[in-house]
Amino acid sequence: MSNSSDTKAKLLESAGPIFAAKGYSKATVREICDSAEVNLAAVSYHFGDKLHLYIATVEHARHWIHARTPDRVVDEDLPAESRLALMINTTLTRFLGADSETWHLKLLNREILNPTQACEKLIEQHFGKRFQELMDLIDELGGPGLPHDELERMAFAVMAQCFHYVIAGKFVGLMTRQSGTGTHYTVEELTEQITRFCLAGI
Amino acid sequence: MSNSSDTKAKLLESAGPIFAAKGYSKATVREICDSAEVNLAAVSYHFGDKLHLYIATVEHARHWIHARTPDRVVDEDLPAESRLALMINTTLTRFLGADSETWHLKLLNREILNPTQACEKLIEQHFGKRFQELMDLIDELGGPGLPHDELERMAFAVMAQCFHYVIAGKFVGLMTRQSGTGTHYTVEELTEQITRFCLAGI
DNA sequence: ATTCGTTTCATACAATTGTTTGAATTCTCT
DNA sequence: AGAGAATTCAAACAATTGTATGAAACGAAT
Repeated sequence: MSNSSDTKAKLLESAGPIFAAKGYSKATVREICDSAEVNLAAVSYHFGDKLHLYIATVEHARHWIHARTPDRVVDEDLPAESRLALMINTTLTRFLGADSETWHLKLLNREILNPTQACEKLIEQHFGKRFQELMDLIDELGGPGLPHDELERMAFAVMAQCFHYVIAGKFVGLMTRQSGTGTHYTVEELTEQITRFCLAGI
Repeated sequence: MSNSSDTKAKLLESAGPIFAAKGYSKATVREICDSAEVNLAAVSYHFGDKLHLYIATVEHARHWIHARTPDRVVDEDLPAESRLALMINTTLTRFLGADSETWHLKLLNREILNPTQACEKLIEQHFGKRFQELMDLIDELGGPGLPHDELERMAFAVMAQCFHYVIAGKFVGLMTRQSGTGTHYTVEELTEQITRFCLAGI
């Protein structure tokens, strides 16, 4: 065994940022091995092939994120409005906050945009739970009697706001650049804006 | 000149679906030429290289879409609310309407999601203008005195709603599948929903 | 029909890619 | 220290890719 775990760890740490930055197919095994200061054949030896290195890397990222920003336990006594704001803030922070520059999150973002075999199920599980929480919250906010599909659409409307800046980030950047304003939105600004917007809509 | 425009057209028509389905880098020149029943060197000869074939293809797609669902000439006398609804409806129709299954639209979606050099031209020629219209409309709706960056954010909020079902299509699919409801939204439903939501927000 | 510019074609080239190989090295255990 | 397993290494392999080349086919004008 000896040194093996060391090389393996170095590979994972080096593969992460590269996969996150360039995606699976554009990242090359050579580049990863160079960055890890490891022989080219190490990928084959330790992970079998490039694909399984990628899967292992996504796994690694998921663990890191999960340990790093656990789901908040919200106080049930807070008014629903505040809980919505908290939920929006948490989501935005996850995706646009300080950690958003780490490769771990970038890799997960990439997977949301373009789900692959590797972590489709993981994403589905994580977001499915949070989506249900969101719908419950809207149900509470909108009073009883809202039909299910109405709830669903409203939840999507909220999600749409949060994801937009992540998903269409580059696009938004191009637009604002053209419109002259080099605006860069902060998480707090966006939280306030989106919460107000969504509350009005519900 | 003779036959040249024929080969060029065949290439554009064949490159479209392939680029739309697999993206720029995964689509190969050989595959495109095979599909077009055209010699491999035709790309070099008619377009210079693969990149310029791609850019021409995106251009082609934009023209097709534009000719297919032209911008509506809105009656200036209509109340601003109705004009917003019309604008939202046009956008949604473009992206989710009958044409949404054609490669033209899929290609544009791909460009919005993952902008390349071709996207800049796209924004320049189309989206920039429509975004400005949207901001003007919101300015009118919200009364005078709204600062520019506030306007911009609100315009993005509207756009976010429209784009969400396109951009995160796969994702939304996963969510609704998991939540049990196989709901498929119609353009009319969404128009009404989004317009109401946005008007409240503004 | 001949000529000349345009277009098509089969083939080759150079670069990049993931993966394999077999020898060399290092580590572990007695 | 020495045998045997585990790991690393440089080099090569096979496949794929975008692009270039030079000859052949073609079309239109004289």
